[in-house]
Amino acid sequence: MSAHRFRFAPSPTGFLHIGGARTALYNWLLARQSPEHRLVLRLEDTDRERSTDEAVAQILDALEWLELDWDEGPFRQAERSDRYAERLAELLASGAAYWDVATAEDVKHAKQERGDAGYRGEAVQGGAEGAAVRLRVPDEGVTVVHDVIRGESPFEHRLLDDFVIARADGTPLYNFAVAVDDSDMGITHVVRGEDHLSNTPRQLLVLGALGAAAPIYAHLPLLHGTDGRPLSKRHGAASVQELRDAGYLQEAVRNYLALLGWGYDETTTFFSTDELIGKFSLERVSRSPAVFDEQKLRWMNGHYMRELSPAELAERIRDWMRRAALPGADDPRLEQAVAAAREKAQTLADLYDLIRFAFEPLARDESAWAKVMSKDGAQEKLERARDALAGAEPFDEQQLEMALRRVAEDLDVKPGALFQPIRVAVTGRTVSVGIFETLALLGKEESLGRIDAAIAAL
RNA sequence: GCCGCCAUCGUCUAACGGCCAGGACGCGGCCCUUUCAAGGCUGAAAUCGGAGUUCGAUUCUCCGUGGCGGCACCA
Repeated sequence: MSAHRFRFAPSPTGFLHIGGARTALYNWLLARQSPEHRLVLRLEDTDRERSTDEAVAQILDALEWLELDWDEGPFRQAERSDRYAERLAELLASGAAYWDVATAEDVKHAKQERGDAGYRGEAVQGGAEGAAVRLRVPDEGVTVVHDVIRGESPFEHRLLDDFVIARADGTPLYNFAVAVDDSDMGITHVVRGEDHLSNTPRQLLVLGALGAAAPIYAHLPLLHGTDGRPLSKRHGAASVQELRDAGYLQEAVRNYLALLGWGYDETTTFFSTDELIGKFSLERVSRSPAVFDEQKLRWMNGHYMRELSPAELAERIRDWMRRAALPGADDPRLEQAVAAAREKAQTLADLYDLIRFAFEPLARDESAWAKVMSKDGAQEKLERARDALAGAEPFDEQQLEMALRRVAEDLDVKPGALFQPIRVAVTGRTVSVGIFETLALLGKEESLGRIDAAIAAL
């Protein structure tokens, strides 16, 4: 396989959009399919407002979390101004581009007179007041975008404006800068969002004027929220940083993102990274927009959590807890707690919610208390359980199960009827990990203390 | 307004022009059970509309409709 060069070009807003993450992932998978291939990271950061160093750092941090590395870069557009000026001068000298004083208003009026045809300006001397540089678009012919995913899309030249490629002060505009970079960096494949499809003929025109070869293009379908609108804050998580904070595992996010717009066969849902690299292909990417479904991501995340050993999972949640500054990250019981709760959680946040009773002061859920403690015999059950627990030695799951089941028999009640009040007494809620694990985690002293407090509060 | 892209269960998707349109999430039911889950079994659920090509169309062509994107001295 010959060497290809892919590129990923996020806009550093400090916010790695889920769609952008998927684009990065696809480029990364393609680049990793051959040791000869290279992935170039190019940052679109000439917008100084949004592209602070901190914003750039956040994008890089998000990519690192997803474990998407690159071979060259990051190249910042803002640092390549000399190169753009050089190429611009060439186009001006050859007549492929020209200075024009027309404003947006002027262009609008001119177009009204010409019907639907594109705007054509009048060249003036360079440096004229308010003049910007436009690329000369031929009146005849078409530019055809060849897209791996979509086939051919023709764009008639007569309908395209002579578009601005550099501002009055000579600074380059996106469609020009990106073409210069793709050419300089030897990019062979441009894989990006479908929102760029209409920009492609402009970039192709610049590339042609520069005498550069066109890369192979692939435009991915866009991502939407459940209401069919473009993904945004309103839909919950919209960035990979938010996904990380919500307690998703990197491998689950990666697997889910890969499947948003791509499918391998009739039945396969789970892919390891190596399988993804081996099986991914642009030809199988879907053409229609996909809806980001956090429900399915949650399900998939639960699957990945259960695939980790308790020790590995404890390591993951430890990092997550530290990031969120939650108590218990260094508690020796963490792994034991994780082992008891892993079947019940879909995210690290869920998992923490199930084990927090062991690391935080008791927080009573009043509705749970009212519902369970008002039942007949709650007090007797708690007292009998307390006595049985006091005699349990060692205070481990086996002993606790034997002791409590015996109490249930003596009381002639179903085990669940005995366990619920104990659960509420020691965790404050009706839902928790198994009752024996819960008590063992808490230890004899804390368990008895909490049960005593509950009896006293009845 | 102009240009372009897209169209299979609610959602993600699968189906050399040819088996009851398959799988997954979610939803319903059953089993298991210590609450909640997880797990197993199971049910309902889709080819946007209209022409055309063809023995045969989810698949190819055209029209319509709808959704989205682009038309900046933003990226």
